[in-house]
Amino acid sequence: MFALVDGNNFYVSCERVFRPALEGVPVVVLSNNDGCAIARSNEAKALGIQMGQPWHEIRHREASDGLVVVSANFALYGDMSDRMMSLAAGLGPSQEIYSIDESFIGLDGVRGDLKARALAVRSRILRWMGVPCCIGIGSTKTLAKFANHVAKSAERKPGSYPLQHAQVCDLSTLAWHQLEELLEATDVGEIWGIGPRLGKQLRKVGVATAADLARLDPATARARFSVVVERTVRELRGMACISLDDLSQPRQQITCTRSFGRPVQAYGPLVEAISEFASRAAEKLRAQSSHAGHVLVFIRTSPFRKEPQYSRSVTVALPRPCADTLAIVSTALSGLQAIYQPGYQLAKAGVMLMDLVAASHAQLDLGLEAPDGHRDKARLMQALDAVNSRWGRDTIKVGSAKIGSAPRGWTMKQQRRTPAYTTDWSQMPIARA
DNA sequence: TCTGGGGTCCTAGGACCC
DNA sequence: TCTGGGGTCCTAGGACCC
Repeated sequence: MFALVDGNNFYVSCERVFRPALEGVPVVVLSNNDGCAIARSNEAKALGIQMGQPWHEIRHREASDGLVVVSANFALYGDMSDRMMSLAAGLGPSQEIYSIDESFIGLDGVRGDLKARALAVRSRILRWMGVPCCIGIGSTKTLAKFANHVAKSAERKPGSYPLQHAQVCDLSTLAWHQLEELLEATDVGEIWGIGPRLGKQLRKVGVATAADLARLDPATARARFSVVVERTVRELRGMACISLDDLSQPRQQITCTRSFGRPVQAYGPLVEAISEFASRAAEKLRAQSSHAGHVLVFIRTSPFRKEPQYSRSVTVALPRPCADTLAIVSTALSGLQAIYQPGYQLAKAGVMLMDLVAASHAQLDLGLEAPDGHRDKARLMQALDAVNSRWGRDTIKVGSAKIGSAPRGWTMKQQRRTPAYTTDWSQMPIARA
């Protein structure tokens, strides 16, 4: 048995904890560069504002509908997330943190009334943090996700599902025909794993609702679609195919990418951007004690603009697996040199670290003690991380001799509200309710 | 004028081997 | 004149997730 605990409109809810005046008001949180909406309050959803909708399309709503817009503050959301996860963990013996605002809880061995227990955890998260959440319970992860969808929809859109399922929905106590009614009322595209493409293909062959999908023959699902769809069908029928990932495994790939506030053509600013992305990625790499084998660099124009398009990527092997910022930056820059073509309005670039292995493992691969030079580098990187963590990002960063006085053309455009955030829990209204 | 930043897994097809 | 079949590994690209 699984539960899924999911913060409602998480980023907006985090903002509201510190700015109670945003309560009851349509609010959206904007991405980096204030490019598009990445979180919406219920009031903003009611205005018809879509996830990912560009800011320029909705800005007139500030005047016409009292829409309030805030720039994203990911440091804040990360801290709030840690706190929510530790409270959610009280629901059962195991936990998989699935995203910044969601975690699956394994409920095996938990006795008593699951729904009552979930309601208690929900109200604790609300009282101790001020963040509302919904909890779905089901015999598989896909059903727990579905239950969560029902819990959220029943609360936000009266009439979509029976009101008794609002906030906490426990499917484990329902008879099959009751579950089937809920699936019947659900578009196939709402099911976890069925995105826009698959949804379209499924509807084309008459699979329109989640109930239709559950009734599909698994072998047919595999033959006509894929093993992913087959697994989803089985999960909807209550056969668990996806297990809880509770040993938070290190990432297999680390990415740092950003859209530019303004298009970039010149090489210099790209060198500066790629150096920064590579440094940031190397930092994340060391934080999880891994070494990388390959570095991928990409640059691209904006697919939204009617201009000559250019999109290239290249993967370059590091001389040997490492977590050394200097080696990773210079490898990334050699990749950039290989793919750069002048004359394009580049909108986005990024660096990915691939072929990650545990740092200890990487040393074993050498078959000998790391030479002194490598140990010195490791100590240098440790010092770099320590200083930057103590005094703030970019206190020490890698310079590139090639840049000189590069124009700062790629700099992000000024955000509406520069988040000035420190982790000060004493400011949290802890016992609000 | 203005369209995020991360991740995962699966599949198809080519290269290569015997 | 006739030109196999099966396995593995790798990579690129697609689809999905939040």
